[in-house]
Amino acid sequence: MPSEETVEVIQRELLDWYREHRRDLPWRKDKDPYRIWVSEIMLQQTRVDTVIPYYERFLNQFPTLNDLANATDDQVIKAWEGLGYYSRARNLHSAVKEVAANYGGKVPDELKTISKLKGIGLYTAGAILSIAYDKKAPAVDGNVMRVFSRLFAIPDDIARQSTRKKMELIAEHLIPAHAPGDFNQALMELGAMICTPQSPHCLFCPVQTVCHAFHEGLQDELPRKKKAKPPVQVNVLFAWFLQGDKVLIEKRPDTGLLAGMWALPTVEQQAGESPLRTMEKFCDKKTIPATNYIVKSQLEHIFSHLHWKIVLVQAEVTDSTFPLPEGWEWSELDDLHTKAFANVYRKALKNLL
DNA sequence: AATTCGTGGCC
DNA sequence: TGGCCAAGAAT
Repeated sequence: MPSEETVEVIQRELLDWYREHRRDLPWRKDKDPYRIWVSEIMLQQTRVDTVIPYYERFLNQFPTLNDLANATDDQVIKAWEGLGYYSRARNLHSAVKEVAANYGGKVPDELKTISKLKGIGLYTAGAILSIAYDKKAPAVDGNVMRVFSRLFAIPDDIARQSTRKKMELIAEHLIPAHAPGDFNQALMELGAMICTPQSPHCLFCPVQTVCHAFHEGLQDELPRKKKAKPPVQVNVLFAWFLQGDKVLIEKRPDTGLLAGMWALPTVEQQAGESPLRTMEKFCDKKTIPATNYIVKSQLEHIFSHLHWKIVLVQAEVTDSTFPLPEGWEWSELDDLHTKAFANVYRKALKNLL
């Protein structure tokens, strides 16, 4: 642990720097716990510039916690369309309804309580408690781990959970009781603007004088991080089942990949199997009366852990009165824009419409 | 502990 | 251009 003297230098320099240089971000206009909460969920694994327009629209559509609690699932997921990690939206909606129903609409201000809400882990709990309620709670995200890794020359792999635990102990030790919210945000802001992953701007760093990595020239070697595995390749088929100006769409299950989003009927295809044969078996299994199969186009989409090689196959449904598979619906072509589709399906639709 | 969850921007 | 990364949580 750093000495008391070092702790004081870090606190003072970081707070002074933050109060001078902090970005004017839309979630920094007030300390409404609900607004802070929404911003923290959106910012998980997502860049500030990407979040800003979503945040503005979302808060415009759901200005208060009760507005969100009273919204439908479809409204919420549509507001999240394109932002990714869609379970965040479902968990947020669920948790907000829980707060409205069981906490009188007031976001809990205790770690033990707020941590029970869906989608709120230790980081998000600490961020909300410190920023909205001025509570001394650690909020260790990727920025903070990178900053600590360099500041104290910690060689541990920041991809490991045990490393985050270590960092949280350090954060507890560093956070000043008089400004926990600003200090936590200062650490993150430093990571975002100065102590960046590549080529950190050490010459402008407010804590350069006490930075272990800088003095040893290790800023480009730290933090250490295990490389992610490459995405697994999977061949999938998107079905474009037309009848007149209607098309079949499928609501994905509320867990797993693209949870709760609308999709084109999707099936994995075996290696070496032709798209038309896959389509034939798919229709047979789902007892879909369709004919005139045509391969329309092919595309690829890379998720974090999956690499989809996609074939788009069109077919004409000959009898629209057949029993629909669970979760399937007919949609007017003109209504597709009102449904929430993940980007991979938006890309496909662009090729088809 | 290691995986699973999206997407877009950057060099 | 493709690998890397971004205010993580759930399982």
